[in-house]
Amino acid sequence: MKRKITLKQIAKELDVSISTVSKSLRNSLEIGEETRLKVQAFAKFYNYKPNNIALSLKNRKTKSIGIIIPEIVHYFFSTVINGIEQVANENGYSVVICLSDDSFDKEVLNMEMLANGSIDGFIMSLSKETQYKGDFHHITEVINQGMPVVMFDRVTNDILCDKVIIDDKAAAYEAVQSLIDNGRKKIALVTTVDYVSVGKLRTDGYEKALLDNGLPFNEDLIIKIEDVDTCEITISQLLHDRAFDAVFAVNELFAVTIIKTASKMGLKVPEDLAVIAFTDGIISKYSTPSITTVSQSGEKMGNKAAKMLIERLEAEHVDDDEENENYTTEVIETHLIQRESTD
Amino acid sequence: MKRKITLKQIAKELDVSISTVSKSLRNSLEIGEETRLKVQAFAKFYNYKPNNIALSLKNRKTKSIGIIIPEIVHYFFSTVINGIEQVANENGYSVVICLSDDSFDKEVLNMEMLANGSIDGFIMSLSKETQYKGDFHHITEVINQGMPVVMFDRVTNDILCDKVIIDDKAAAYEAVQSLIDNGRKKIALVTTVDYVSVGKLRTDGYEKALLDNGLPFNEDLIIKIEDVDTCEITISQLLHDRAFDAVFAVNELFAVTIIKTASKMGLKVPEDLAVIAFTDGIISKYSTPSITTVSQSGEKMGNKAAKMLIERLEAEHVDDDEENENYTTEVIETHLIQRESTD
DNA sequence: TTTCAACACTACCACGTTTTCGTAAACCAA
DNA sequence: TTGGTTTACGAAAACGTGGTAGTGTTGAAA
Repeated sequence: MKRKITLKQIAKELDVSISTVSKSLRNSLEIGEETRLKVQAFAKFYNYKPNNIALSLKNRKTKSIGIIIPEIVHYFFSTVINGIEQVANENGYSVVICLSDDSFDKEVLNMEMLANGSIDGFIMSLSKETQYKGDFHHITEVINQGMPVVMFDRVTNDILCDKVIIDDKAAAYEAVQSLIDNGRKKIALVTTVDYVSVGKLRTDGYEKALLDNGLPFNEDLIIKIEDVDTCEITISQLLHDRAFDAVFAVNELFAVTIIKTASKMGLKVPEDLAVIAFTDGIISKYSTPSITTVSQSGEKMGNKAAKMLIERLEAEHVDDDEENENYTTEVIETHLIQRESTD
Repeated sequence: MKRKITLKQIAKELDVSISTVSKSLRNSLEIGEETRLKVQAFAKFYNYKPNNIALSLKNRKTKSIGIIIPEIVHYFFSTVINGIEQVANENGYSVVICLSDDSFDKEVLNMEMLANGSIDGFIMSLSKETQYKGDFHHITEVINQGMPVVMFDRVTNDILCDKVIIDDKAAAYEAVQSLIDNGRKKIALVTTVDYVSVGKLRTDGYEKALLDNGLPFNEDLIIKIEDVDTCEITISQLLHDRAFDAVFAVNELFAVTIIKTASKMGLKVPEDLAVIAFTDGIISKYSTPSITTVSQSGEKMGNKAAKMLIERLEAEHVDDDEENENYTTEVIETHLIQRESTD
């Protein structure tokens, strides 16, 4: 078990100074060829690699970016990570991931932990609790310290920073419109509780689509679900009354539960009940029937978010004083993926 | 935009030495109460937090662990990460994630990148390509440098280190046995190509269960699939011939594809065809019919792996010279989750 | 012989922290 | 006053790196 070799050890071994070694390895012309080659050979033999920590300390750059997301066991979020990681890796960055578990405290803790030098910038999606509380001091603080933050998907207007989102409202509108186009009249919306920003926006799109088509906007058809487990009961009741002939669910878990419930009750999808879900994921694809979804390319979001962050990081390098904080909000386009749950 | 404050700045501001500040903040009795409180108040006001990078350099500990997995958009792996993250966080560690994309080169690159001081230890699952090549020099190298490695799920006997696995053979045996118990005679095995270690083991368990029950082991019933896309064609052909009445699939993607194919052909699951899948995931749960699976608790694996790594990290602290490398291999228990795809 | 440039390398500083050692001042006992 | 102890703090090294500035030697031109 040999510890990693350092410049100092090489220097000692070859009886030259540390700086000579350093310069030799960087091929500086200051160093004579003989010495240079000797050092390089030695370094290669002992597999010298500069210590990242020391470099980070010196350069005040860690070349790693922090990701904070509510949970990782979630198709959408893992695709986003995938997207971030791709771009990060291409640019020589590593990725540090922390999970907030949808808890405000954990989000704050994780941010503080990473903000103390561990990373160069953040990419994050807000936890439910944070959105509920509306307390973003931990984020502003980080930003004030000059650490760039890019938010995605679950964002807030209360924070000025780069953002990557999809046009939730427009996408919801499109989905509901397609249901209407297929002759559906009573379209239910199955959504989460309001404080999750995206839930609100999708509801808005749903409402607008109905009104634009002269259909009544009926509060009773908006089913707010906090917990997936309660979904089945609520749904079966409404299905029993045949209260609707189509469902727009804000996520695929709701959608698949609805389909399963409907099937149990002898209803046919899509004949008796058409279903569209937000967030294209693995469940929709493999459900029976497979579910028509609004694609929400997590990978693209991740790509974009990483690009924005890295651009800002490298730009900062150049002009440090000039505070040109022209934050942008990037909108990733969505489209409907037609599958078996709609006709 | 104020940069984070440092000890030096505090020292300068209060006109004391850096050491005085450091000691005051650590509540050293060496420092007089007046000075101590003054420093503490000042530090609190400016929200001083020690710089992690500097601490890492000093302590030769980064308090972060590196995870290298083939892909993240994969239910099993994300549950493992979840498990790792839980334990890591509890013990004050962060988690750095790199994806090998099932590529040998990326795996090597990522390891080298992280090994240069960025992390204290690795938790990893081998990429397919690495298993195929059988080249593990990058891992031995890291281990030789004194950096602990814990492997999980896709492991190799060629490396001496701590491991967390499930008893793939026994689990496969149990699954196949349960099919036999239900009166199935012609049980097909749908598996991946051999070089993925777990695929081999599961095949062994399958074979043993058949032989132990006096059933013929028929090579024709072992269907090796490299790509999910080709799965459907292969399967439909065999289903057409009614070559088997039960399927044991080594992952849930295969299983759900088989079920879908069978349904299309008018076969009923489980009446005409019973299906069991390895790797309990989200698809199995929400498939129609839902799929009986061998649970493979990724979370538990992650927990265990993290525990083992951290234990070793903290232990190393104590006895540095004494090389007590009593590596252990932890076996996580599995059990069958009965669902609708079997009777 | 002096001067000056080129060469080959070394010294030193900074990054932020902790820790060991040192020491000045104050106090006390003899 | 002397010697010794305590109190309260400071200086400096160390972790590993990289850049700037500096130093000493050599050889050649003036």
